Amino acid sequence: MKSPQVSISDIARDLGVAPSTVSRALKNHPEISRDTCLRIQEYARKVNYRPNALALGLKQQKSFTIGVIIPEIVHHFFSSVISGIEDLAYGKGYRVIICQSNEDYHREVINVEALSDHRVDGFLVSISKSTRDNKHFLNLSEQGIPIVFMDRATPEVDSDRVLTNDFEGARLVVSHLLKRGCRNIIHLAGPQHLSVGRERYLGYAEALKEAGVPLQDELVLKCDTPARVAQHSAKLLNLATGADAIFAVNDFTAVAAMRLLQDHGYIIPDQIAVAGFGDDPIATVVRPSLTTVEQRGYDIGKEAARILLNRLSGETEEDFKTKIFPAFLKVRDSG
Amino acid sequence: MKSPQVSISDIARDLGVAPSTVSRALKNHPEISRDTCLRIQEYARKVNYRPNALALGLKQQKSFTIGVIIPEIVHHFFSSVISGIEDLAYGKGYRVIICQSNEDYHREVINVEALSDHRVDGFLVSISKSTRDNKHFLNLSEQGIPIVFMDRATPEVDSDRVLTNDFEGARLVVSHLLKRGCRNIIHLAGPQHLSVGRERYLGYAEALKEAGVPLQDELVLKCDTPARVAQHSAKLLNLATGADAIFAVNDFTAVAAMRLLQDHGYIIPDQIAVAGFGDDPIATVVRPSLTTVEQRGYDIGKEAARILLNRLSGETEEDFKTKIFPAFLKVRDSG
DNA sequence: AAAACCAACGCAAACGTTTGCGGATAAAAC
DNA sequence: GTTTTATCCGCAAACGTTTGCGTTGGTTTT
Repeated sequence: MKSPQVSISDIARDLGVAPSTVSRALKNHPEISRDTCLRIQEYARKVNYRPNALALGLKQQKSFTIGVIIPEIVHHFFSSVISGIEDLAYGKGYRVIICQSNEDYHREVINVEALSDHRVDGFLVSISKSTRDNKHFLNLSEQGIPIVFMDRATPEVDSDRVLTNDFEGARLVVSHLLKRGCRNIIHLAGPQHLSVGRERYLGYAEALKEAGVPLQDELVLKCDTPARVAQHSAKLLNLATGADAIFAVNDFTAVAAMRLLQDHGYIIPDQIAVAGFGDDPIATVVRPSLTTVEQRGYDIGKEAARILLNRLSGETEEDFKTKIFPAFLKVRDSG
Repeated sequence: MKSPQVSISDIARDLGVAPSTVSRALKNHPEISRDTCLRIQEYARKVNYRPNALALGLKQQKSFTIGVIIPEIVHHFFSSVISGIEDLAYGKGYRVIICQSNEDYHREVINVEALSDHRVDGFLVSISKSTRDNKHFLNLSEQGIPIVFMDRATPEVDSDRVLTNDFEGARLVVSHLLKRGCRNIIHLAGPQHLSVGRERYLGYAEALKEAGVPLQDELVLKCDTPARVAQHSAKLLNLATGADAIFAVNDFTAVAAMRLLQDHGYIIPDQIAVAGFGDDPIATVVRPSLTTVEQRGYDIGKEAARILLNRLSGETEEDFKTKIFPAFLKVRDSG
């Protein structure tokens, strides 16, 4: 029953040639005769020879593997990102190792080390919320291992980035709410040390400014998960009495807020409008359906992988670039 | 800027000892003196030595990596499974390489080969819907590489399995619908060559039998995605006129059906009840909230990884086992 | 017929580890 | 003062590849 993997040496022994000949024959090296090539290739197929990627990686100092670190795979946005990465990478002969940080800094560091141990050729990273120190990423840069940040980036590390136009997306959706007549718009904000949270807040502020509506600091609440909505429910309900709209930094927080308000008798969007960010599938399924901003995870992943692979193949030698995907407003029933 | 990874030989050279001494010192081998051990370990830490997992894997014929093949990562169930796998595997020093088959047989085969090339120590698999031929899995078995199937299994391959009690779950939810007074229950069924689809259908049939309600073949529709719901919308709407409930093989299909009916004026659950399977987050967010069956992806993933790692460590030598997680009915507002 | 050449293949080192075995030094036993 | 024993360490092979260079034969030049 056990038939272990066959190696090049096995083939060489069976066919009475040298391992080097087998190696060359398998890649149609011109210095091997047509006959020998065919004979070896046929035999290799027969015994189902498969090259050992570990040995190959060791020899060539290149593992043809890229490491991905994301906060949480269960979020639709991130799983879309992964799909994009995989579709591109696998097409070019690269494998992908995925790690989750679970929004935990320490785990993120562990992940970097583990992937580094496996000699991944490059990194695709979405930084965890709790990460304040970026030394682990700087280390990689020093070693010449390329990183491309996706969606969540830090200015501390000089590298490529692929982002959504968070600022513009937030500005668009808040402008929309203002045009609808809303004047007291609550913002459920994300962490301000990450570009995502910061830019969306700034877009919110810009929209208000453009409309000549003063920014009220007390309407900005640091609250970016359903859990935090539950935690701050009293405060949020209190705020809501004087508000006519909510703009949340992501869709699940928006939906959680919507639920909370509905449970307390609010009619949405008549009494209070709600908007999110990301266009999660949840947005179309919730009632009323959620107004939000489209954020194309699949495309972001694919583009990030493309940039990384270009660097790895040495085609890109220029300075680091930041690719920003446009944000599109998705007006639905909630606001 | 470029400071390449340091190897054991580098340390040996710098410290004037042999590589073997360094190797042993790093793992506190008793034959190395306390002094040398400390000196080497300190230096290793200083230069940030990290073992090369490729070399290690090559030498020990063990990569400490497990391969995961799932249909689509964007489904909450599967991403939960992955989280469970990772949490267990990383804790025991194993890495995880994830591949998506996208429900495509050919891609599944490619994935098996790719992971096999990387000499993963074992496989965790949820079979793609379009897979009819299981030769690629049988090959692995022949080579003595352990597989644990999760959720979707095939009887053709002798291996460990971790499943939900699909039969019982379906029986429970259909019984519930019957108790509610429904008599003409449509079943949106999954593919019958996979245990999941088959068992859920059988549970549906069993519940009807127990209640003395005859099974009407024309009420069973092969339809297990929102896309298929859209595709079969006319037929479904036609069926619905004479039905009082729908039991769908999964939650997104249930929700899609619910939407379709609602768009055509149906009041749910008054005119027609709807139930799904899986307890996707979508179930709690949709209105009316969806009655469904809980299916613990995280636990399934964790258990599957546990079983696989036990086999890898040689602790398990017995026959293959099938672990079946109980199914719990989640009664909500839709039926 | 010696020199030069070419086609086809083998040798051996290298990638970074681990590990069995043997060797050196020094202390302990006789 | 020789032998034993223990302690500490180095040599070299091996894992599966790739690749520069060397080695065969045999064919073509002059």
